[in-house]
Amino acid sequence: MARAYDKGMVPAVTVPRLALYLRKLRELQARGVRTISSQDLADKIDLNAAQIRKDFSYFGEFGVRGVGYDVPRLIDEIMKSLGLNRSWSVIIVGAGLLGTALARYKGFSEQGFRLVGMFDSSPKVIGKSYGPGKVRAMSELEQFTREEAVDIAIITVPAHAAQATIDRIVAPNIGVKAVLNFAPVKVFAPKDVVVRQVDLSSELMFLSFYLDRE
Amino acid sequence: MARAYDKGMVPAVTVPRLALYLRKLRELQARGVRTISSQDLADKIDLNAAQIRKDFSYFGEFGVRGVGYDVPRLIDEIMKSLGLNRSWSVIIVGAGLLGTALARYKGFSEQGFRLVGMFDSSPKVIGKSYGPGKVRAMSELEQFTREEAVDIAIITVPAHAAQATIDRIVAPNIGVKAVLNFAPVKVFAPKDVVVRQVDLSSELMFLSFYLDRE
DNA sequence: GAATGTGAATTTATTCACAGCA
DNA sequence: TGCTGTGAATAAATTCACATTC
Repeated sequence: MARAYDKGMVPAVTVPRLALYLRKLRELQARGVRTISSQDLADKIDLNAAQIRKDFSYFGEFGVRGVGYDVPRLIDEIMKSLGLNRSWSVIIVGAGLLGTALARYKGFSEQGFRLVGMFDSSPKVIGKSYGPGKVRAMSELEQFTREEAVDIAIITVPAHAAQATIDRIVAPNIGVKAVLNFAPVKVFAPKDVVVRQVDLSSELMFLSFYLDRE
Repeated sequence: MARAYDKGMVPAVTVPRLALYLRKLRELQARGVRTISSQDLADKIDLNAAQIRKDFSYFGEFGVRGVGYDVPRLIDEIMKSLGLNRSWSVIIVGAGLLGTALARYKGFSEQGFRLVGMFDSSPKVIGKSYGPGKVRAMSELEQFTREEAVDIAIITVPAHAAQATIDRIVAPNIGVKAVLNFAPVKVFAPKDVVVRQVDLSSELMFLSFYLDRE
């Protein structure tokens, strides 16, 4: 499944850009565009063309000089590069407002992220179903992961519970290796676990900073 | 309201870190910590101490040599730097799953972001209330902004509608100057409008990339 | 002729390392 | 002595510019 190049050589900032390219390329493909140059793509997403070519170059040589990139081929290559040519199983821990909204969000399953379960410690929500996610008790987590491999955990618990939840999720008997944390705290995890933080109030503060000029 | 330094001199990457420092400092303050050194703070959030000191240095000299930083003072300075010593009015455009979940989310109002309205074009949701946000028809947007100044728009409409929605929101008669876009498309706005993109499926793809090693 | 792929140059961000102050 | 504030050094990311290929 892994590819020939070394992932460690790919700058971390390149990865979200690949997702951006992928989206635009799919849109182009849907409109019947078969070939695109780095310059045309750059114009469409307001980026430098050399940036795009360099980003691709970490993964191989996908283009044709004098011509450009074949759109379907490029989509396929980016999907392979991002590990999207397979399905990943996801659990959501925390069935509050955000967790349940995410459970019913279509965008994830469209990209091959399969929600296999939800967990919460509150009896009020245990047993309820949100989209494909039936809420189980936190106490069932270990048993559940013995029967179903879980690749990714989305954490939507309150801030004060986030670190303890993550400690539990990444414990060897559960073995989750990737965490998307929506709790507004910086969390720690072992080096072999990828953690990505989404922080909504931090995003608003970013806007506030740039709004606050005279 | 604006401060003495030039915002253009502050690296964009510093701004989200300020939000991070702020959160940790508030937690420390709640635990009764009065003073902290850059090194202690760095240890707590897994960052380099010089990074923290340099970030602060863009805004002034808040520390005391040989001692460290006074926690309440530093909180106050960061809040001023981020423009959080005032309240910002926010509208949510798109009353779907995510929009309604955000409307009821407490974290925003705690930071001084005041939800003043929600808008949607679907008759199914117009008139409903979610937390502090009553959903109005999109057609009322112009009238509404004539009566109530709106600083920030959170966009939670479907991807295909995002650019048109943003074009409307930033039009001179509405005058929104900051946009937090949850729609999974890169959107364009005039240079004087700050746009911040939150892309959930891109975050999952990031995890997928690092998961996909042998 | 046109557009890729990539070393080199540049710009931006991080970290070092230390002078200077409490 | 201890820790800040910051120039200088380093590292990382972006952009240029051009040789190379179709």
